[in-house]
Amino acid sequence: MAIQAPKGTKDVTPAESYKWQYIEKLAREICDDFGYSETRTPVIEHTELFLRGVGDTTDIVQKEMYTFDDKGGRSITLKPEGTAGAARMFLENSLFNEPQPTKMYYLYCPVFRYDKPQAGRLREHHQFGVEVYGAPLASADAECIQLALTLLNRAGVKGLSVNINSIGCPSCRPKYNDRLKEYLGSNFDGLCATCKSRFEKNPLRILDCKEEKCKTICKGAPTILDCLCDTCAAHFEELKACLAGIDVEYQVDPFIVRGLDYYTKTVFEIIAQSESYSGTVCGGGRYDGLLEQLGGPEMPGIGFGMGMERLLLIAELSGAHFPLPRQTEVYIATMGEEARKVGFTLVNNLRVKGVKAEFDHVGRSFKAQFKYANKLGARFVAVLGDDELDRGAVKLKDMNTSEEEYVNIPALAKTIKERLD
RNA sequence: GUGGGUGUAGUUCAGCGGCUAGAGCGCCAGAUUGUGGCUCUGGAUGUCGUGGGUUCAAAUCCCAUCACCCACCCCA
Repeated sequence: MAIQAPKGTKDVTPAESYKWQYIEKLAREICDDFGYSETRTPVIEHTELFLRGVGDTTDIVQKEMYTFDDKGGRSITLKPEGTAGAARMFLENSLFNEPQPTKMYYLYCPVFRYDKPQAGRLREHHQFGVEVYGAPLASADAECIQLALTLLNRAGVKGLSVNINSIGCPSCRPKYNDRLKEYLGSNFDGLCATCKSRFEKNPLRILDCKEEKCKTICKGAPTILDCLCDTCAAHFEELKACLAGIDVEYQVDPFIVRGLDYYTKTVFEIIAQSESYSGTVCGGGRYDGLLEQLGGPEMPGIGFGMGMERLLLIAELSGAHFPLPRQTEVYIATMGEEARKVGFTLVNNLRVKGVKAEFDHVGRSFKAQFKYANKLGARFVAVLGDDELDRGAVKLKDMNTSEEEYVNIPALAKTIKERLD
């Protein structure tokens, strides 16, 4: 093959797009029920947005962004996540002047990260996510988690678990950072190179390191939950109460820190586990300081991102069934030139009346048209030959029962609809 | 960024120094010149990933390269 799709990208073929459309329809319906409206933002943003929003100590920004200079010399980045762009959109359109909260979602949002691809991890993937601004209460956090769970459940994903944590706010995290640095400092030489560089700027991320030696050191580290200020501790308790109130089972995992620096207070991950798969499908949290950090007003935010390719993969591995697309209702099989002309007019008339009708564009033999109709799963075949032309009718064959009957051409659409019910 | 595996027909794969490179599935056609599914028969499709090397002889061995898959890291 001459040209292949770039590494880490994936085509959706016409035969499988119905699965995507099904998930997208579910997501839209659920968001509508929950009162979220769709937003669409550009695939490219100024690199500056992610440096300030996502955080320049994160792996995403340090080594995974698709960044380039455009012809005007501006540094442009393909978005590596959905929140920063949504926040920029919120500020640029002065949505903070509207009554709050602002509840929005994005769907099939392309996200780019330069990383080694493998199952469920692509360089270009698509996210479904929600963003809520102007809602300080923990019930909003619980609502987001519930929205994500509702979609995952309705998509048929099995083996879900919700893990939550709080990573504090600017008033309590510095204290925790000091305690953490005090603890880690005494083991500094044992840390990996990356963690040594994280030590000054963002020691919290060291807890997230998967290097064995760092993990061992982190085991005895003080946890942030012991250091939360009264506000953050109360928020976390409120979240737990809200989740309990809607029967959402959860686990507290004090080691979740997330890969993005903008998070404050609540962070959460939804993990899917099956025999053949185990991984995060959904991750999110609260980012009360983000808008301010981007030059906007002081206004809280919360949201999550969900990888759609992963969702689809895990749903299928869970044995989920997606409703099949509508099959061809009638195939017009013709014999001879005159019948072809009449047949093409007929197929268009049927479509106008809302019948899913199909017609031969290949020049197959009459017999082959039948075979093809069968392959399409057509419920009926309307036969049009010299006999039928003389009678002004088609011979309509029910492909399930093999029964045939003559139907006058003007009555065909109506007859097919009746038979289908 | 680190480590492992695999590249042969549309697809899943067999062949692992030696005859004209094969099979299942799929595709096309015929058996049935006005009728599908099942069956039978026939057919088409390959720069054996790419480039180089070893050899009388390479899909097969060696080197390089590219792509894909997997694990780690990270993440959705």
